[in-house]
Amino acid sequence: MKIGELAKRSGLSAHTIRYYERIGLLPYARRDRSKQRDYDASILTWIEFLGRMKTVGMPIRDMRLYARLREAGASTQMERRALLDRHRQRVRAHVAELQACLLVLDTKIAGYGGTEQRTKNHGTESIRRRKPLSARVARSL
Amino acid sequence: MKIGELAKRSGLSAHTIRYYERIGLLPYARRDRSKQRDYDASILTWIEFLGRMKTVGMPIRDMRLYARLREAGASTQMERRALLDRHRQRVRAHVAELQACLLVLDTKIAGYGGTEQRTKNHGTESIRRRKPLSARVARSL
DNA sequence: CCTTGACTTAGAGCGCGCTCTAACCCGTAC
DNA sequence: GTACGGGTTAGAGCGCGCTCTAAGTCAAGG
Repeated sequence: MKIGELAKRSGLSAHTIRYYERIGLLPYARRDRSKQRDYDASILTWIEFLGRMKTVGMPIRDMRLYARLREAGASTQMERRALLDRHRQRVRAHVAELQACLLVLDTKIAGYGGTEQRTKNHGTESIRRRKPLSARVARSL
Repeated sequence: MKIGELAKRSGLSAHTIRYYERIGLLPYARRDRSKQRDYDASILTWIEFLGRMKTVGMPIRDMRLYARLREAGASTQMERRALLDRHRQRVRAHVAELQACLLVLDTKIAGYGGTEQRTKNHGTESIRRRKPLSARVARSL
């Protein structure tokens, strides 16, 4: 698979794929006779993993570290685990923070009253109907 | 209150406070006889709000819009509400995404097995103990 | 009077994560 | 053979959100 094909399949741009290789997020790909990168489908799994780590806000430098450890072999398993574990803690904390802010936001929005376009309570919400309160709450911004 | 004092109380640096004023996140503060900014304690409420919006990932340009609407008066209430509401949807979606990734991450970490430093399951977790699986899972990264 | 320290401004610089440009090289189809 | 649609490289540029620098003003304390 050449870079264009991989770009299509992975959702990354060819530019980004080359960039990731340069900075060590993707392994150096073998080149064909005309120096073009030739990828194995297995790279997609790795890119998917990178995408997830990106979603959860892991900085590139940590992903690079993980990638290096991975290439260093099985002896680095515990270190890799620890790396993921630390990040997991950060993400959990972040989610908790977001949820706390959402509660405040819900209250504030409720304070604006009116325009009751019922947004269905999907997920983590704890908004219970209340009187508009527009004078008091909306005024306190 | 002068800028240094506000910096201490708000947690922002004086640099950042001036920057926020420049870009329109904070209202233009009145200056005393020697041109120094003099703040009213009420600004802290607004800074707190900005901080929460920042936490939930609202881009500065949206906060600026909100600030402008706010200064434009009560006639913009519905628009402000809508702005917050739209952002709330985005945050909810983001939280859901994070939680989905956390599940995968939990599985992956469990796959590494060993080093059972019991991280207490606070919150959104669904990790149940399992056999190491190190050969299969750890190999699949 | 002079130092100290907090303030003022305009504007440069930074870290992150891409994103794009320029100039070039290949292989295939017509 | 030549046009085309890929690919290659090194490196510049960008949007975000600060963060800091330089050079200067001011007011209070010793």
